[in-house]
Amino acid sequence: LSEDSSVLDAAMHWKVRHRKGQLIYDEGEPARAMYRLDQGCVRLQVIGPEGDRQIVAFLFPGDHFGVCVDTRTSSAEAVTDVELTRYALQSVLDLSGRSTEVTVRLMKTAETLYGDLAHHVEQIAHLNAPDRLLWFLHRLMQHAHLQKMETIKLPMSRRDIADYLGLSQETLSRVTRQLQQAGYIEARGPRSFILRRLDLPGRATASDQGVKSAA
Amino acid sequence: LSEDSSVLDAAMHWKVRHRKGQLIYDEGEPARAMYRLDQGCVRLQVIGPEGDRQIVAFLFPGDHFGVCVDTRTSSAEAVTDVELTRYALQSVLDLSGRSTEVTVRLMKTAETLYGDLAHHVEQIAHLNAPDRLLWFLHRLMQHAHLQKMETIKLPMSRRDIADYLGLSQETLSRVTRQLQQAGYIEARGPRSFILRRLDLPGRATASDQGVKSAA
DNA sequence: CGACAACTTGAACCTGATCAAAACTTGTGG
DNA sequence: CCACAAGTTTTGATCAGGTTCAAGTTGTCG
Repeated sequence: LSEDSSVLDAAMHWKVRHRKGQLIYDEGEPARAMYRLDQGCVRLQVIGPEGDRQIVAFLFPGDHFGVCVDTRTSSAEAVTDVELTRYALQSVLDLSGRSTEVTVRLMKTAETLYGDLAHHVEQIAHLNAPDRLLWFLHRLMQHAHLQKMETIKLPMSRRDIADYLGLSQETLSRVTRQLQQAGYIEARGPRSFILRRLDLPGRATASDQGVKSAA
Repeated sequence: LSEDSSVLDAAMHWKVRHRKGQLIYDEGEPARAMYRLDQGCVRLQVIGPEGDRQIVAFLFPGDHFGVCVDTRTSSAEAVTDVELTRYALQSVLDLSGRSTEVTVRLMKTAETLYGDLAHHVEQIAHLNAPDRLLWFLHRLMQHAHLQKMETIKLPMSRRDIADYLGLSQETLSRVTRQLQQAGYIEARGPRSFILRRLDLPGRATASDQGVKSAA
């Protein structure tokens, strides 16, 4: 599955691996390469002045990341053991000088990431805890690599999910239980879930009541 | 000041104007152009499923925006009357095929926007209301076009600021008063402020206490 | 000056954070 | 295979910060 034909493959590239938890690049570093994730899961994150971590994206096989010509604005870490294709930045730039297709591709990657983050902010700012978790699980489901199976295997820790959703670990834990009791999700082992009800609740719909009545 | 020489000026471009409050482009539209802001202030925003607005960026003269080759992932609206330079997308793409410099420039624009938003999420998720407002004012100060004057003239409404910081209007109003009483800011008319103390408080520093003691 | 929008203030409520402790995993070496 | 230690997740009780709703005030523009 990792052998997608990418327009970037004309650029200089090679495979690299990282262990679970390892830093791929750090915020503030000069960018020398960009990547495609072939296997595993990667998180993009920033660390606030007080040491608070905010995860801004989870990436899955097929996703490109680290598209950057200057200084890294976020750091990337391996959530699981990962396998990536690393493209030399200069080589990619040269290539984009010859083919508009490459330029377009790079920009689309950046756009997608930006659009996702924009909506991510919106969700964090306006959704309550249970809705955030549901929204997160639904987004995971939409990812191509998961569509076939109805059971979601989460590669990331609870801590990671909490830092992604802007919740404390404790609240995330409680909310998970509430959603189970309300029949939204069903546990299948410690990091696997089945989504039972696929309706994303509006702020004050029947579903909202369902969660509350379970509390 | 609006006549910066931009590498993009080799592309087809012309001036356009928009009235205060007008939509420049909407989320979901196909992108046909990108822009440089010459005069005024623009906001980028998304609207959530329940109608909640989240402002993801404020833009000022000299900033480029709308760099997009596909579908708009956020909408852009004029905060004040604005004057912009509109660049035809196709023309910019052609240009980037000839000069890597243009490509690099476009990517840098996108990167900056992404980095800002990443930190924006972090602030919203981890800072309390007074600190968010201070952070916002400090960021405004850093903007080149304001550096000379010590009085900050805010072009946007309270509502806009609240929607940017993920606060309710009411909380923003209260917090503004508290910061004034604590000597952080001083009002100079309804939309103008002077920043008195330039120390950005860590989560639990003296400054934090200062705010609290005023409450 | 009047009407409408923007902004402020007040009081009650409620969600999610915090701190502390218990339960559960995971990995390691005997 | 079990025991132990380190890490992760859960649970409980308490509390504070921010939202909400409603009414007041100020500002702006005809």
